[in-house]
Amino acid sequence: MRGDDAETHLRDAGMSGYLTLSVNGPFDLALCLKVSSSFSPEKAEPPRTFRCAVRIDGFPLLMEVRQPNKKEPILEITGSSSRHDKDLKNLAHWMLFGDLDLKPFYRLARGHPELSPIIERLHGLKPFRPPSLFEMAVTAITEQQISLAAAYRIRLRLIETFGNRIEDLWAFPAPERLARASIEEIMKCGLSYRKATYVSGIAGKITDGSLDLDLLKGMGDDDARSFIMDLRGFGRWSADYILIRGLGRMDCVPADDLGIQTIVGKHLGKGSRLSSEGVQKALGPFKPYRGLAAFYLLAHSRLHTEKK
DNA sequence: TACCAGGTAAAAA
DNA sequence: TTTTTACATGGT
Repeated sequence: MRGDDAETHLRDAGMSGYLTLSVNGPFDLALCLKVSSSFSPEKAEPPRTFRCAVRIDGFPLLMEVRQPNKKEPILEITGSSSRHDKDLKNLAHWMLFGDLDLKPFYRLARGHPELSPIIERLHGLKPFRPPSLFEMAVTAITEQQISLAAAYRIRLRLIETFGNRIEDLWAFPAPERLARASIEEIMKCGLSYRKATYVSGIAGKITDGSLDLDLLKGMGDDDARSFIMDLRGFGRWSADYILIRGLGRMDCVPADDLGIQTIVGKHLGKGSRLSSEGVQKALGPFKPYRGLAAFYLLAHSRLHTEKK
């Protein structure tokens, strides 16, 4: 689908080598990191570089991405192994939304009384995509019904029990690892019996080859949504959540989402929480960037609201 | 201490 | 067919 449009330069063989990746500008990595860490219950300072333990061909490795000049959408990528340079670069491109062009969204939102000041303050902001759709799917399950903070703690236990440690980070568990874990072991991380069976089920299907979540990347929004909803444990909310966060479909919004209903109501409604239909209607003017518009509202509220 | 938090499938009506 | 219910943890 996406070509190898950016030039790769391996500046140096070995440890000090890095790859360069040109992404669609405007892009402000420091701002993205700031917003990303504002969504985490941890109250640490935002990191200065993007660091993530990822898995390539099942092999865990550390990815580090820097943006030397905030005005230039050119990134430097380092991996803990140079064996998979090409894949590492493709993955960084995926995770950091190298293909996303914010300019049409900015043109659409410019002049809007609520969005206009927000896009100015958040110029160059893109979300991050998780490294794999399996991780995204499990994340969606953990976040069903309970608070994000509770889900975060549960996910941490899953990762520390079944994942792979690289330096100070953890690569998310491979599907094969969760597939061979017992329901009881998964439940020990804090998932309900039902949720543990959902996680086990999807991990098992991926492991035995009967499910390939990467097929979603080639589907239209509606087909992808139906595909996800056919999986046990994934309803409408989870499907839309995976579409916007995991696949980066910028027009998708989980309109049943409590957080979305609140934030959209606050900025585009009368101040109070909206219904699912109300959310769709209020975001209408931002089509085909309704999900991105909602993300900007959320990011703005996280960044510019006091954390107690 | 209760109650709610970025839902879902299964049971009951 | 539509409406209720059980469920996990963490913050307030």
